[in-house]
Amino acid sequence: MSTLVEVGRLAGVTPATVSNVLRGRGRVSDATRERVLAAVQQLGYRPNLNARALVEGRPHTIALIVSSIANPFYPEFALAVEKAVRKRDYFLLVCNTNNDPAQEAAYLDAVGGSLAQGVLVMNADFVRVEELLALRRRGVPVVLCMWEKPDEAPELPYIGVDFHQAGVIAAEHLLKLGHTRIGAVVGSEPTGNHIWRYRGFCDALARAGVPHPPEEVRFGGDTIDAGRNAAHGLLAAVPDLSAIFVSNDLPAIGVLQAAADLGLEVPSDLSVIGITDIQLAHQVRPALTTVAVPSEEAAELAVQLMMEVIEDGNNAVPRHAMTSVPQLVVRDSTARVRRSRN
Amino acid sequence: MSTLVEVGRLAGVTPATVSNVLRGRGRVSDATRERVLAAVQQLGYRPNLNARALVEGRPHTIALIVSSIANPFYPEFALAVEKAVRKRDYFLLVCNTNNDPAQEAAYLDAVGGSLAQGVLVMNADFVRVEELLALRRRGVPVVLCMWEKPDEAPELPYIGVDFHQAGVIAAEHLLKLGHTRIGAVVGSEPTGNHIWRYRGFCDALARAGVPHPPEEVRFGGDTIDAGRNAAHGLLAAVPDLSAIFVSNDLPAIGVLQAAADLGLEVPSDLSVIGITDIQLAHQVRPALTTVAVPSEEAAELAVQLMMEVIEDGNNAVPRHAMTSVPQLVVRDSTARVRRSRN
DNA sequence: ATGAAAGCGCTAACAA
DNA sequence: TTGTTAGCGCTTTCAT
Repeated sequence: MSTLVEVGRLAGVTPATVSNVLRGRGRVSDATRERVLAAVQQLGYRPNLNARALVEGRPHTIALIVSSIANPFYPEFALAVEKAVRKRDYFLLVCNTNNDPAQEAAYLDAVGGSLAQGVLVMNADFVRVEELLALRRRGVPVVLCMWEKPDEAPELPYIGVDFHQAGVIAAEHLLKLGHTRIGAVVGSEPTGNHIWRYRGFCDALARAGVPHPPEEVRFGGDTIDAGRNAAHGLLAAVPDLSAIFVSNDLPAIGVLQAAADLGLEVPSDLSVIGITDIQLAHQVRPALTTVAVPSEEAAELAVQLMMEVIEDGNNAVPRHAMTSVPQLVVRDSTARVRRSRN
Repeated sequence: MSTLVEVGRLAGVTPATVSNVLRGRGRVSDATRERVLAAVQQLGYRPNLNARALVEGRPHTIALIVSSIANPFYPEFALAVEKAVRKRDYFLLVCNTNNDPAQEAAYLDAVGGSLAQGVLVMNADFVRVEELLALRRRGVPVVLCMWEKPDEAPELPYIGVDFHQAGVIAAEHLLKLGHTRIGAVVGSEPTGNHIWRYRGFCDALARAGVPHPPEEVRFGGDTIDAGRNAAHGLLAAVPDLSAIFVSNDLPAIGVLQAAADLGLEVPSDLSVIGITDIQLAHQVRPALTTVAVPSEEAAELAVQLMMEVIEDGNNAVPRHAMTSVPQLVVRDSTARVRRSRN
């Protein structure tokens, strides 16, 4: 690992000149530039990014805090974030908290303000906004990716996604197919993250005059297994459902499995629709109809917002941005309702 | 962002003492320690990890280079690596090269030696060992995770996995079920990464005296789509296969889909077996029988090896370690052969 | 038990 | 056009 000084010595100049050559700042004669470049080449010199970060007061690194890589959506999103970050010549530090608050705290402590210049936080039920506010107060730029509760807007910059509308879109697709007995499987607690998706669904049903009694919804976790279990319970209690709205793709896939377990054909016996459009959605059979969330766009917007916050010194009023509206993606898990399946 | 100096000023001591308190080095009186800790608390002080890295000559960060997050195995592996790294109090910098050599080079340049103390490289067909050797020559510790070509051992530290044996195990499972017409779908080119898996398969068949003519194998990409296409071609050419060996889970899932496309029941009409045991393997229907690769162990070993390389100053003879042997995981995609399906 | 001083590798004034 | 100087925040001898 050679240093600027060594390069300078070899080229017969001072480190400052080498720095100027490398950064393209200041005026340097062509002859000097070439000698310097040759020396860099010869020594295989690479700048020490730590030293640079130290003197510049900030590293060219952004951290992304995700709660779990087990949920396949997060890697997909992380990839999108990484692209957006690289585009701006930053590096991405991926911090997996593994759903462990202690882990999360440890990361925030360590990463905020020194290892990374700012922290992007993926939404999740357990995000403790308090901690993030404290981090922000310490001067660390924080941006929430994909906030989905319009009624609880946090005092932090965030990217909003209209999940209420996603719920509406899903419900309207089912209604348009003639379904009137539609159950719901929600991948969070009733007060949890997915509540607005469910509200959108309920609102659309109400608007259409289609009843949706409380026994036709199940709340649970955001996993395939939870979705399968919920669907088993739901279908046992209300066997004549012709369609199930699911608040996320992962539990929707669980619902697909439950249908298979029960010998129900999807979509002829039962239609299933999810939200998000993760890769798995078109890899399972039958391929899942879903409402695609613009996650690439959300990633790009989040990074863009982060850059703005950084520019503005992190003191400006917290701002936010909305992604474009989610889009229906029709695949093979939904179909026109049949007269009756008994 | 407060500094050591500020903490010291508040506590009425010099930065050196604060450092001693925080790092638990040197002797400090209890009274002083408490005052310092109180000041730290009051200011919300967090050490600047860049400065620390600079003075210590190396950051507490390890980089992981992966080629693509599109392949779901990589995030799973990245998670395991992250755990192993965190256990040793390091941070993980995830670098996704997106299968782009330029990206990879950019990462290696930037990360090696300053942003990260060492570089873990996930295996892939395109890993250009030359670049990595150059990096190592520049003094950057490099460890290859999961090397699978025993005949082309690189001049770099690596973790080996016996994929030949994985192929053997898969083949023997099929043979034990009575299959004698077994096709193969390989998720790489004939000279590519998966070749030893296929050799293992072939060796086991040969040993059992079961013929495997060249027209019963298809080579292709390591994706679901490639697997499906390969299976379509294979089953069109050789319709009376009763089982297909696939060199990886992702294309194996594609084979499952091809079977569904053709109206073949798995496993009654056709048995399918993969290798790796990614999460998807038990999420698809029918759940995939596969040979599980000890990837958590590989991650742990890779990080451990990295630590050793770091300790030994990166100059010692490249060493390597092998994971334990892959294990058969029987699920629902394999069954005893039927007499005949026509 | 604590302080003083030097320096990690780099950048950014300012001088020459 | 190039060199000099100072300093980013921290750790680490070596004194006291």
